Amino acid sequence: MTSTPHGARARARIEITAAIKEEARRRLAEQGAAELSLRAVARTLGMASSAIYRYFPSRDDLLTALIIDAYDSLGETAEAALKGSAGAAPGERWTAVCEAIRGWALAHPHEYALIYGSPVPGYAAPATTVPAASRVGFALIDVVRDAHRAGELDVPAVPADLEAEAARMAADFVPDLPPAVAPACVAVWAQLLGLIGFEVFGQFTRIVEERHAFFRHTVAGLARTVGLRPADAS
Amino acid sequence: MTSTPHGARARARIEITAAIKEEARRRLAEQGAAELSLRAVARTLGMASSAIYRYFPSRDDLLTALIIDAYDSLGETAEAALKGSAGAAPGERWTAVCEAIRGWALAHPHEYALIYGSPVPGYAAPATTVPAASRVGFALIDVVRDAHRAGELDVPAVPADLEAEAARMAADFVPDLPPAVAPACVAVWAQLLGLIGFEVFGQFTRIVEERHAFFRHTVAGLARTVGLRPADAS
DNA sequence: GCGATGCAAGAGCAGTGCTCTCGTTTGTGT
DNA sequence: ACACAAACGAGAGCACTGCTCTTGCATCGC
Repeated sequence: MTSTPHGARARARIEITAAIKEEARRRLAEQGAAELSLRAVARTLGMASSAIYRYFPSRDDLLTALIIDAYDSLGETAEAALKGSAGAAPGERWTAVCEAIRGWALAHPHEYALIYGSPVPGYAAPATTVPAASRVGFALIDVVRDAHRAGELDVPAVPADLEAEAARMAADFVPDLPPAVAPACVAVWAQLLGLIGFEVFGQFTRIVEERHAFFRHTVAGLARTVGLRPADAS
Repeated sequence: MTSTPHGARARARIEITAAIKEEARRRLAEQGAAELSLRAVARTLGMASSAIYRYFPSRDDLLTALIIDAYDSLGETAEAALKGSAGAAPGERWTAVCEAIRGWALAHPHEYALIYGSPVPGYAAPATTVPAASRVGFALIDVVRDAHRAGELDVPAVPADLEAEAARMAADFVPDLPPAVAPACVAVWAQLLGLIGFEVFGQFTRIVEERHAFFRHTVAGLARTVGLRPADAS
């Protein structure tokens, strides 16, 4: 019955594990994933570099842990914006959630690069990241669901060659919504994160200056794509 | 007057430079930027690792050269699709260019990651990459310009707080088009590359199956966002 | 022909991820 | 209470990296 790890040993283990992650996250935030060194983390923690491997079997495993944390942090931010805008019109909630996501990305560029940038190692993200990764998408979907319940959702059209795919998508993660909105949700999700990525990764340098206004306007267009009626008359 | 590099010396120099880039590009294509090692390139080229530094002062400089090449390769692909669809309806040209970009990205995932993924080193892309990087965007703009000349462009609306920005954008790179289309072009450009990035980087795993049909449908929606009338009745 | 320059090679530095071994500490079953 | 097993920390070491410096050689302009 060691499944319940009582004892000071186990307590120390989770404490040290947390300390390693914390220090790694600090270095990640200010240097980026490529410069994250296990030895450097061990050094500032006052332990031998080989000791780290008792807690994370490889550098990639540490990165995976940080990836999950980043997904969760972003997901929490999105969900907080969702809760904070409860009761407002769907169009306003949409921009609230989108702006929260953008704000997190701008505040945590390296974390954002870690989860939505190019996959660092030989990619193939472990399946353990899926639940944390889907929180953002579900926050966006919640706004759409809200609008649908209020009868304020203009269900988009779907071409014939996508009907089966739309049905499959809807059955997988929005069984309570019309199938036609599923592809639109996925598309808008990808476009939104791609848009934010461009801003975070500096592609807008010397191209977009009024980035906040530009983002609001673009996000209103995305809202229309999923069938929402955006708040501001853009 | 050594601006015209005559002599066998200079000829050997550009040949070796090209050989280094070629071998580096090969390794990049099959391993990714993170695994690209100067020593490995030198090894397979039969030269000492220190000799590489006569041609590229640092690893980042080699990467920058590869970045420019990737931008140019993608830009050429987009421009070829533009020329190949000359005469067709704007909506069809739009999907042709978009599909060409997507095809290139799927065929060269590591190159795509290099230019549109997270910036590898301490980012801040050198100004020398700008001309090559803008070719894709201009290919997309050309379709819009084509539609505008044919009187088939539905100029989108722009909110008041973006009017000045739209005018500045338009003056910078589309002085012959109505200012209101400039922000839409930039937004659609970012969203398109973001969408492709999600597919290339594996974010669509277990989410989108019929990726080609999904892409075509989404791209038709992007066309509408810039004021084009898409070809297929989606 | 002769200096000046460009170039290749080797050694070397500091750093990395990761493995292995060796005592030591801690927890557990008898 | 004792003994055994598991977990642990530290150190040495391997193979690798980007990059620098020095040394000798080939090439170029004059």
